[in-house]
Amino acid sequence: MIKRKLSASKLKKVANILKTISHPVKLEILEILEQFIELDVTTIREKLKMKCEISMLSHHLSKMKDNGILMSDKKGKQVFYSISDRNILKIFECMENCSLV
Amino acid sequence: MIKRKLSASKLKKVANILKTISHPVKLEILEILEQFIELDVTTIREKLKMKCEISMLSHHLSKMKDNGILMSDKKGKQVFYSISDRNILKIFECMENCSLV
DNA sequence: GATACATTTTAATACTTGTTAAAATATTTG
DNA sequence: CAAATATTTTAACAAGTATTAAAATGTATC
Repeated sequence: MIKRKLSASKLKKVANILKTISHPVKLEILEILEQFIELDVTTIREKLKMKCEISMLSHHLSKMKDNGILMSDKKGKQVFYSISDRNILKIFECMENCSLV
Repeated sequence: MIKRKLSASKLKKVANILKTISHPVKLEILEILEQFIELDVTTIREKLKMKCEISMLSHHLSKMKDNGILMSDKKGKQVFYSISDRNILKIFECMENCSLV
C-alpha cells in the first residue's frame, strides 16, 4: 500500500506553489518561459496569446517570484525573468494525462 | 525546442484543477484517498492529521467533487468518496522533486 | 538634466474563497 | 414514528486575490 504522507508543513508548501501558479495567464507565462533561458517583461507580453496589461503582467511575475517559482535579473532598463526550478514544468505533463483536462 | 502551447481553454481547465486542490487539507484528503478505493466522510476525518470540522470537510469534498476531482457514492447513511482520475496523484511526485518543497 | 523607455508600486475596488455555526436533510434503528 | 447517526446546506462574515488605472522608479540616451 502506498504510504506517502507528506508532513503538514510540506502540504502547505505544495498548496502554496499550486495556488501561486493556478491562474491561466501564470500558466501561460510558465509555458513561454519553458522555451527560453530568460525573457524580459515586454517580450513575455508579446508572446502571450491571452491579453494581459503590462501592469497586470508585472503583478503576476512578482507574485511568482515572491513564491520562488521565478527568478529575475535586471539588465539595464529591462528585467529578465526565468524559471527557478524547471521540475515545476512536469506539472503540464501530469495535467495533460488527466482526463479532467 | 519545446513547443507545448496548450490552448487558452486548456490552460483555464488546468488552472481550475490546480486551484481546486491547492489547499493543505484538500491535498491531505487526496493523499488519504490514494490509499483506499473509497472512504466515507467520517473515516476521512479520522485519518486527517490536520484539524478540520466535519462541515468544513464536507465543503472541501463537495468542491472537489464539483470540479471533477472526486466522485461520491451514497450507501445508506454514509457517503463514500473516491478519486475520479488517479493521474492527478502524479502531482505529488512532481512536487516532491521540486526544490521549492 | 530633460526625455523616453521599461517596469514596478500603490491604492481602490471587485471578486472569490475560507471559515464558522446552526439548521436542514436523509437514512437507519428501536 | 421518534431518536440517533451521517452528511449537507445555508448564511454571514473574514480573509485573500484579481484587476485596473495612475503615479512612481530606475536606467539610458540625447
